[in-house]
Amino acid sequence: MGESMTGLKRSHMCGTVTEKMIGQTVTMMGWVQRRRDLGQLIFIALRDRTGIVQIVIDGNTAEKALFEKAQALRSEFVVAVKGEVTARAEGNINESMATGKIEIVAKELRILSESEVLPFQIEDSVTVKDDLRLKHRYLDLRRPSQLKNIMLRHNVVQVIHSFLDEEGFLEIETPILGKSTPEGARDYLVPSRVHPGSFYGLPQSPQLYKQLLMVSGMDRYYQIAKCFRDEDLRADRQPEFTQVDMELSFVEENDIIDINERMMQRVFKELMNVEIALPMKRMTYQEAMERFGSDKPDIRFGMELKNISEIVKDTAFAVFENALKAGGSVRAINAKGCGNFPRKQIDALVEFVKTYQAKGLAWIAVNEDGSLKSQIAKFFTPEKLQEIVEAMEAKPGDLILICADKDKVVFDSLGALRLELSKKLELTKADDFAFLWITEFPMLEWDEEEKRYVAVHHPFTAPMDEDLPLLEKNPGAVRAKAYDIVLNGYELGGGSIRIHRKDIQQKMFSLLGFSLEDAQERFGFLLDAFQYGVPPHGGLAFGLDRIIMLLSGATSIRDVIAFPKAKDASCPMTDAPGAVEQKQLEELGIDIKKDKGQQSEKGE
RNA sequence: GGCUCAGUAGCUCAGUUGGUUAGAGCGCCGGCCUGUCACGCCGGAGGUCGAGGGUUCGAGCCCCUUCUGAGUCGCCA
Repeated sequence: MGESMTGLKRSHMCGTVTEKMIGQTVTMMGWVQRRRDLGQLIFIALRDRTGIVQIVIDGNTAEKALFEKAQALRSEFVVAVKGEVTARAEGNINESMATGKIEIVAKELRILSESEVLPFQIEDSVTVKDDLRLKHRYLDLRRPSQLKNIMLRHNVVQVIHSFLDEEGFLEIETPILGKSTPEGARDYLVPSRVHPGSFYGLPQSPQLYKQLLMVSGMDRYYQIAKCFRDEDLRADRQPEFTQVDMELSFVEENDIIDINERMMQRVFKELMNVEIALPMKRMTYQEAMERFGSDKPDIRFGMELKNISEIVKDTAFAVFENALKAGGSVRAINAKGCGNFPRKQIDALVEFVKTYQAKGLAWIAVNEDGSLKSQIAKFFTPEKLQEIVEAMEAKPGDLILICADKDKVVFDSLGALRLELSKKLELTKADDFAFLWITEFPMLEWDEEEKRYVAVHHPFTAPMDEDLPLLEKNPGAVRAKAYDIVLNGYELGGGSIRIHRKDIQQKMFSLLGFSLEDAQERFGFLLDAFQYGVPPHGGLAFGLDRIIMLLSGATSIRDVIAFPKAKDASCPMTDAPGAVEQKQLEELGIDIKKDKGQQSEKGE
């Protein structure tokens, strides 16, 4: 089935035919988007990645064989058409089509391959369930929205390549087969045949390699790097994803921020024709948490958190009292115009924050006449309630939502609630881009389970100079030279200035609970390298998938990755991951059969 | 692992208080049609209502169990 294309050479792509070419003979190849058969007149919408052009076959003038072939065409057949570019008559122009003023009068038609009826239509107007799309991702990619995303991705990467080249960066590849460093995310492991029982770890990021490249004197490195993390998926998280990874020598925070701001500015200008004003806004981690309850706040709308602990501290309401006694806080947001929410809807918000470990949510609705309605009114004097209303700048029709708990719970709950309400109230627009740098992250975080400090960023992040004295007395208060770039509530990227002093690095390891031997075992190659002259350096990594997602208006990074994984990290198209032959396992020194046997013995 | 939502024709969905033969749009197949462009008109095929069990005279609908998908919390240095 299917004719040969021999003797025909494509002269133009479908979307590139213009009025200037009227009278020319052209040859195009593509997919049948649609056949409109009017009896003795057949129109074919021919599609390739550049667009759609209309082919006409007239039963009165076309050869019989050609006409019969046109009648046999069905959706998604692949055809070659040779014909003349012709102007459409006045009344036949399609203004909504880029090539709508012309059409191709077919002189020759070849069916290069036929198509079965598709599992779903190649139309953006038809929504299809995710698993079906992924199973036939090659068809899904034919849909204009998906094609557009893939082309946008290409263009973004080209801009980044040329920008970083102009800025003096070298693109350098780093290994995929590396050493597993079980700090942070779970590694994907690859068994070694030559070393039975030993494993490579796929990189979570090229972090250590890029630092070694600085020791090598490469000065400025970048890479569009595939990274792997064996953690559960989300709409904006895939097990393998792409980072624009960079590292620079002899720089401080502002140098790195400056380069990345300009890179983003260029990307937005060239691809979206959007002007990003520089410098971008900056906010300390502390301020972001206090005002937005998040280290990646969406600043396109207000509804900021306010700390009302002082106001309510001496009241008799046990819930607030206990939270404050336990060292927590009482904070609130003002949901403007939500005072008329029915009880059921407010209850849904109370349920919503329970996801974030909050025990509940207190609320005060300001009625249109200025009177108050609240489930906690009886615990407060009218004056106290009024004080809260004033502190929250609540007007008639507003709804104050109050959370009392440990700071982490309060921030998580109100931060998430704020986003939830913005979605419900449609407070943001996808094409409004609000960048923000978050700086002065804490360096360490106490891990209750492991009873030790863990690095918020990673163990090579440098502490802020003025906080060095705190390393001894109060490690939890030390701020890091770390920064995240945030766009519309998404963490787009993050980076830091690295430690290049051996004494501080060793101090860091000891704070993290690594002995010298541990550190040597895990990161020895880096520590070794650092003995031989290490430049001050720092870097940053951008989530490429997330940038494309936000640029394209997609709601999941699956829509901007050619072949993404499903939620359970599998690929419905290839059925990966899959079982392998026993022989392969034996070569690797992995005996699953034996393990299964042991299990069933236990079971019996 | 927890929570939420969903699963009915190839696709996307509707299906009332449990009641006759489960519907629509698109797609598909056939017929008609020379200016369509989401062509139009006429006709047709297509269903294990995710699966199993239960309640009932009667279940797409109620109950239990289970599977699958998505979102989210945990997790993601």
